[in-house]
Amino acid sequence: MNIHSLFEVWVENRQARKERLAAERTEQILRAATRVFSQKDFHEATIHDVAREAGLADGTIYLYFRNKRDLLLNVLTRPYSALLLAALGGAEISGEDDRSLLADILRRGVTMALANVDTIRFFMSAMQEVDDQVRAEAFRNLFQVGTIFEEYLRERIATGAFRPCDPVIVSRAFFGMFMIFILGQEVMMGKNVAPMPYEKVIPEVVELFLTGVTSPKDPAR
Amino acid sequence: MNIHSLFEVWVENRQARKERLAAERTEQILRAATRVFSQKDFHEATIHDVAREAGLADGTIYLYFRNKRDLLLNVLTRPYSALLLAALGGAEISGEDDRSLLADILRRGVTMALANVDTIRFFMSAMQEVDDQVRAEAFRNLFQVGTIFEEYLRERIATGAFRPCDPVIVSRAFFGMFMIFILGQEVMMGKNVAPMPYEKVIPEVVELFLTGVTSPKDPAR
Amino acid sequence: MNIHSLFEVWVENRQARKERLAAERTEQILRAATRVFSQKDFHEATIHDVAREAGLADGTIYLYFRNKRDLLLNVLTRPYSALLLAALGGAEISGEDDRSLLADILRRGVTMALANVDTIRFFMSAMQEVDDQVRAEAFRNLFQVGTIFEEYLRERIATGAFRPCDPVIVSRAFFGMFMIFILGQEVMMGKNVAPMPYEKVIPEVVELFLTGVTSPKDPAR
Amino acid sequence: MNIHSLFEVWVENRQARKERLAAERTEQILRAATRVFSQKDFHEATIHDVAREAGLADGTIYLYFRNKRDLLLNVLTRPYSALLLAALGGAEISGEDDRSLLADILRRGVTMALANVDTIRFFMSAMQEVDDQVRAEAFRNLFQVGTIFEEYLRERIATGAFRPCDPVIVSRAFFGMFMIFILGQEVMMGKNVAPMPYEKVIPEVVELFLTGVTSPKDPAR
DNA sequence: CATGAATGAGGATTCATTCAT
DNA sequence: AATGAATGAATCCTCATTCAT
Repeated sequence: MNIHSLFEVWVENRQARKERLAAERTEQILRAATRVFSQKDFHEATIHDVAREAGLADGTIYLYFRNKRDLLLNVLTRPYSALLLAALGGAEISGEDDRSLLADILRRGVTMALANVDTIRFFMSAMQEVDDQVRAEAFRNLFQVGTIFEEYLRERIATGAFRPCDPVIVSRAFFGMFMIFILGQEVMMGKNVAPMPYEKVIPEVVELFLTGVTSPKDPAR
Repeated sequence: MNIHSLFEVWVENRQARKERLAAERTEQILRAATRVFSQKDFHEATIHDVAREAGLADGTIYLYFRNKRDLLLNVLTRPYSALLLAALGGAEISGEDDRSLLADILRRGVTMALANVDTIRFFMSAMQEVDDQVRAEAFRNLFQVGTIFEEYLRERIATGAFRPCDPVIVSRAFFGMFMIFILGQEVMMGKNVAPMPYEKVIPEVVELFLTGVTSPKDPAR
Repeated sequence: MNIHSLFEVWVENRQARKERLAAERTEQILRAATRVFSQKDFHEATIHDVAREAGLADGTIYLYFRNKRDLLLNVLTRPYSALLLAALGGAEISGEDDRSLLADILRRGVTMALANVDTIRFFMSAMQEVDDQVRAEAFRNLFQVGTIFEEYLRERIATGAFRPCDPVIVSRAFFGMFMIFILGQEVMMGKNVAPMPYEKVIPEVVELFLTGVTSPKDPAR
Repeated sequence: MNIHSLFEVWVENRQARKERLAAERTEQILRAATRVFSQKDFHEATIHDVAREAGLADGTIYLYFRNKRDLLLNVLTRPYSALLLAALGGAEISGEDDRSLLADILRRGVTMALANVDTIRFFMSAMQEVDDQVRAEAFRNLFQVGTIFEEYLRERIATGAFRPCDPVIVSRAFFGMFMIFILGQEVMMGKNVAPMPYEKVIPEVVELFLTGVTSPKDPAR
């Protein structure tokens, strides 16, 4: 290795180091912004709030984001699905019988949702601020999580355990059955309302999902 | 009837008339505010916008609402359920077999939702702005609509057509199965994404609700 | 005069009064802005400065002008020629012999210029800020003053006292001969330089204008 | 020559080299600043603009100039007269008859002015920014050019071709006669106004300068 | 010497709210 | 009761300047 290639390595390192630092700052700001935006509405949160939360000066934000809106867009289109999956605890779907499995998934979902009510609220309110494209991008990220469940459905249908149905629709419907309680009880009503306890909700939802409402004895079946 | 009581009647009329006019003005402003807030975000909509939409001067708004936030609160806690029910076209639940009936309800729901995407978005984003109490009040208004469906469930369970289950939970779950598509496809993603067509979604959801996913041949059943 | 026409008069008065008040405010702000812009550079003068000078709140400025630049444009395109003419003391051009008359005009011009050095500086520096159109408009206002002098030239040419020449060009050239001293000595150099005294400059300029530099004895004449 | 003196020479060279490099950097920055300031107004031009134009980093500017204002001062007090003279093409004043000579000077002046409208505008607007002293210094540099013309006047007066007059005043007046058209038509009005064509202006100005406006037949002469 | 990331003071502008008419 | 002109607090963003590398 001669002096020239050493120099090149050094240049590369400098360059790489710079990029790494910039990426870290960006990440640092995004984390702070997510925290701030989760607590105050976008319009009520000030750049100063974000800067303070990030431990930076106001002006520094603008070295990494064109403006406040741009910052919001970047917060919204971060790969949340990864975070969600992580939060869902790997969410490996396997093993147990369907009833336990589905209940397990829902229980993890509830836990995660409860821990992130602020963020969910932020997402919902921020949607208003941005254009269709960003909204779609953000939402696609979220729906990503659903694909794992679709896979599970496909397998169960293939083995004949589940009847033929559209896995995408059914997967989302399952998600909806559960999400309505999160939205209604946690995101919307807060602590002011006696909610349905999840120990009751989860079995009902699982049963509904597996067997529907129709009575087994129903001749129309 | 002497002159005194005539005077009293007149006073009463004056009083009543005054109150009626005030109520009308209040209603006029609330309607305007709802329209404006549905199109712009709360923070982007100005009092001036609302006043213009209502055909009044800026200052007049403050004769009927303490401040901008108070106006929002009143918009949010208007009896929306009445409007929803009206929009659902009476939503008398009766007659047909369950499959057609449920599909019919969903179809009406889709129609109404599509016609009010702006308002739904407004509701979602406004939730962030207000405190738990107002949020709860607003949401209770919405859930009100659900009671009709709960009633229907109770009847079907009583007749033995549906298996025993918690009507409140199941009612909401049904609502959620459907609402997730409205939220995902209309409110969030806008026109940027090829959505699941509702002609496909509705039968799947109805079937899921009635019979679940489990294969009829499944021995575990 | 019946009650209806009385009402109409009243409405007109209200309307007219409002417009008069608005015009007065506009004028008040323009005066303040002219003063402020004459002392600080456009970019150094703040809206707050202008508002304070006008005895108004910052926000009030924006009720009458779209933004700071718009304020500048309006200051620049005010009918300055009227002010100039007034300042030139009517500038009726008549009576005396040409030498005295021209000297008189120049003397008045010097007086006015000395009293308005700040404004002249402001004009020169502001020109940079605005687009061609506004600049042209502003300058046309100034050149307006020149037309009176052009008229005088035409008359003198007609009587044969002056030789045939283009009155517009010669008028401007005369203005330039004098203005260069104002610009150089007052606007640019300020009090740091021993200037040519105007008692010497004026006769020289008048003589140059009337007879040129060529020696009367020059045979080439 | 021993090793010590060799070292001293080397040190001197180092020193000299350093100074030369510093002077070059200074010059490089001044050139860049002149270009930038000619296109944007002083307040609209940023240090970053200048640095980019000079191919340097922002911070580097501050190694050679105390601050932005200091940079402006140095731009303004560069020896522009040298540049102007160069641009005037040597401007050797000789040979031809007076009419052709003066017309020639004016034609060169027009050409130069047209090529430097941006710079002239910059000068005019920058004058507002700086104190009397700098302004005087800058203007003295410009008037420097006039001395050549004064010399020419003195010679012609001495030969009796021109009548006795103050060469400084007359020189400046001549400059003013011409400059007013440059200022009015190029610097101020831009392309929005039908200007006096210079082919007409120049002969008129020359004639005015040489013979004045008075009719040769005027008995009052 | 040179760099350019970080700083934070400063200013244009908006808009909820008040109050004299 | 209704008006809308006036207010001024609040906030986004720019950019001259500094300083660690």
